[in-house]
Amino acid sequence: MQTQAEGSLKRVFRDNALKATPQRLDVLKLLMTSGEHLDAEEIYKRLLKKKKNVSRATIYRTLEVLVEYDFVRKLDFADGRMRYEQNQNPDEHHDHMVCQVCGKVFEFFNPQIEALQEAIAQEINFQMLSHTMHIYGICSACGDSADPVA
Amino acid sequence: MQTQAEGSLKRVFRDNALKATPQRLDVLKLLMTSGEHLDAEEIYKRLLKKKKNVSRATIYRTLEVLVEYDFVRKLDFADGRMRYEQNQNPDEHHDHMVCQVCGKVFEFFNPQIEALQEAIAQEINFQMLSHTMHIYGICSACGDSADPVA
DNA sequence: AAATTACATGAGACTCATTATCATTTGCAG
DNA sequence: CTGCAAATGATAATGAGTCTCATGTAATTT
Ligand SMILES: [Mn+2]
Ligand SMILES: [Mn+2]
Ligand SMILES: [Zn+2]
Ligand SMILES: [Zn+2]
Repeated sequence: MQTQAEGSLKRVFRDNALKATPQRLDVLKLLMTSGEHLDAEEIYKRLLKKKKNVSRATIYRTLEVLVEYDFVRKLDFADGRMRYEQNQNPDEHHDHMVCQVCGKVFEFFNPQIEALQEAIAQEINFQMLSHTMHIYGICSACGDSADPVA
Repeated sequence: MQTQAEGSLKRVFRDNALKATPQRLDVLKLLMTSGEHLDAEEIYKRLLKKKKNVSRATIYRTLEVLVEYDFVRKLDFADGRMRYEQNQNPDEHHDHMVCQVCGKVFEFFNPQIEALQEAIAQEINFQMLSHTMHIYGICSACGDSADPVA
């Protein structure tokens, strides 16, 4: 059985003289099924645990092409390493809240904010290509309990 | 002549058993007068050019304490190094648009967006401590001309 | 004004995420 | 099947930022 994304990857790659290697499929499948916001090292470790044959260098190179072809989004939560998440629907996007206690990531999308961003850019004739919005703080679980994350 | 910020720094530092060294004053003054969003290396090079006596390690350590005491804000434009800007008024803040062609940074503040962010966090009982919002794209100067930045 | 001392600095070693190099392997078109 | 461009793996290199430690100095105390 082959997932939708895998088929899409093979097609897109073939059309661009790129190879659909097992490593690329493995990385993509991991991000698709986990649904998490993972860093390169975590992806590497999880694939090793699954007895997948892959190197760190390939992880980085693979993530680069997956981002380039819009299969994956690269996120910067300002803690020294990049995170990656699946990008099922490149037309949509969402922003993130990050709990600084437990590290949990919450996603949100607010059309009003999106519209305001567009308007602000317009005002100075700035052509917006992308934007990031990260809210940092303490999630409800960590805020409620004196013993967070437990 | 001594600037407002320098006096404030001396006072705050004295109250916290920290020393108002020439290096700290130099870094702060540079950020205050330039008004730019500079990375550590750029600050280092500019101070060297001014014949100021300072090391890279001290630049990093100094920026750390200046951020800690709210004299400076640390920014992450997701290009591999942190930027620093003066933080004259810690009560206010602003967000940034970054031109991916010329690197120029534009500042903005939108109270509606701020309010919406608060509301979104509230919805899931997330205690917002800080947030970043960066708009990336092409500035009017770079967009208009075929020969940008020129 | 000199002594004291805790904090700060400078030089350079070190860490760690990410990138580059290059010999070897492999996907896949023909 | 074969040929070969593209991809991988091992590992060296890079670069931002941090750490160590001997030395220096701001600020306080005599
Ligand atoms: Mn997400
Ligand atoms: Mn700014
Ligand atoms: Zn939490
Ligand atoms: Zn520009």
